[in-house]
Amino acid sequence: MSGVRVRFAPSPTGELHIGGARTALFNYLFARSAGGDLVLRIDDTYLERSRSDYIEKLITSLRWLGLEWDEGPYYQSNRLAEYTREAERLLADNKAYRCYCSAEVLADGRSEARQENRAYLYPGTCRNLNEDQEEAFRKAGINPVIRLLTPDQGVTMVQDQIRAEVSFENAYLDDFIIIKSNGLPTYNFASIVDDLQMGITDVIRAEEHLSNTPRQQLCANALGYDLPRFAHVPMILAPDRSKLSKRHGATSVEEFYAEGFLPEALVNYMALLGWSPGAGGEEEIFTLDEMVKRFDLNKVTKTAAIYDVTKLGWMNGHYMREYDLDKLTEIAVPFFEQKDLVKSPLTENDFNYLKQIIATVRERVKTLAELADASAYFYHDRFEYDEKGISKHFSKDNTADYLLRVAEELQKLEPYDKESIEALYKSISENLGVSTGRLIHPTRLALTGRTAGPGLFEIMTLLGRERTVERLKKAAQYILNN
RNA sequence: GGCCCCUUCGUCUAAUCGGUUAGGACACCAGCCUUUCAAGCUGGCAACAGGGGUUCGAAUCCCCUAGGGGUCACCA
Repeated sequence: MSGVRVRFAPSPTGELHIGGARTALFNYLFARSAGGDLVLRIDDTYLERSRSDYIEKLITSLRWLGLEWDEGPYYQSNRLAEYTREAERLLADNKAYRCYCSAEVLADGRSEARQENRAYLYPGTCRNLNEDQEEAFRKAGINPVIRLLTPDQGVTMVQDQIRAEVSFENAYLDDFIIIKSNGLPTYNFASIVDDLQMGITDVIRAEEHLSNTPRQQLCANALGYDLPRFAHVPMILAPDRSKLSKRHGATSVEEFYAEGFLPEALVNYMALLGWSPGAGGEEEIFTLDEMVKRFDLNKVTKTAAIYDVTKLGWMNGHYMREYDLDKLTEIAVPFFEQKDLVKSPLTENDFNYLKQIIATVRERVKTLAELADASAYFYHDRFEYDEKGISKHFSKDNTADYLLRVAEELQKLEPYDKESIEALYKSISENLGVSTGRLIHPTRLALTGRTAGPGLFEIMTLLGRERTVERLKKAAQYILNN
């Protein structure tokens, strides 16, 4: 075994969106390609905003995407004692200290710094308090925070797997808080303590954490642990290049599911956002297993990517067309149900019928939701005739007569199948001295209400003789009445 | 504003250590196929942010500028 251990550590303050999902995916690909383990950890120390239903949704989303983890979920809220213990150790070693400064004083300092156009750095007011002073603060009922004692000089170097060496001047890093006055750890502390204690070898996360990394390294050093390797993957941006957020372009995995995207397509698309197999490789369609084989952190881009729904749509359509028909039908059922087209459980006959519909309709749609929409007329005739279609195909002379003629002949047709119907249309049009299109177009409009769709004779076969004839007569009637 | 990261077609990206007509995919346009719409096939349009260096030669190395993003919380 490689000994590689990575983690995906979301905070349950919202639904998993494409950015987080891609981070999970890269961790998964890295772990699998190295023969290592993936740990799922829930960073839920932000009590006010963490919600348990988000945790469930998150797990559902990860499973749906097919990203199985090996350990966890672990919860930071169950590990509070560890953070306290590690912080006490630092206190005992004089590598951290209690700070009694009030929020107001800190806020004043910050606004002052802002006015002077410089970054605020905690001035170290409480660095060297003596016992008496601390005792006095305690008596006054002030709950202290714990701050890490950080070096004032020198450089903290982050070795990033994707960005090489990134150095930060310690002078710009202040004594930041590791334990809040309510006793809970801050993110930077809890995160690195967990990574260290859990033996994480590679921390793969979004670039927004790069600036926090030196702080975490300082914690690790003070605590006396070896550093994990770091890799900061580029962000995914909204179409206007701004940060993706819940209310700004960030579609959640659940929404993708609800819109009828296939997990294989979404995973494939996400992988290509910031990664490509490179080296002349021009294929873009990969199964998860193929991605595992080819994944390489060195091939991850440095540039933030804007995600483009159009390409995802194309890819989803591609997957739908290639998908095993039985499987596709199974996962499509809820979408048909939602539109009241079928009711589960389906009988074998119903399932097979649905299968035939999907086989032909999937050629021209991009999502499962569209698939159901585009199939509606196979289940009922409560549709309006397309307006342009009416003026184009219903308004010519004799159309009603033609439709009635076709209906009449169809009733006698034996056998009622694609080939015979096609032959019939040919002979009728010859007989009438008109082009087949003159018959075909109004027929399609009569049967589906639309001007576009699967091959007409296929539709007629699937609809069956009875419904076909009925709809033709209905359309003829409609034309005569208007 | 300080600090950090980034910059190839509209979008996602390729081009191992400097030498390519700068390649592919989506989108778009055209043609083919065809009963329609898709799909498919063929072709087309389209990029090295700008400026300086280094070099025989730079998308590739260095510097500057500009632009974008991130981060500076008792959020994660």
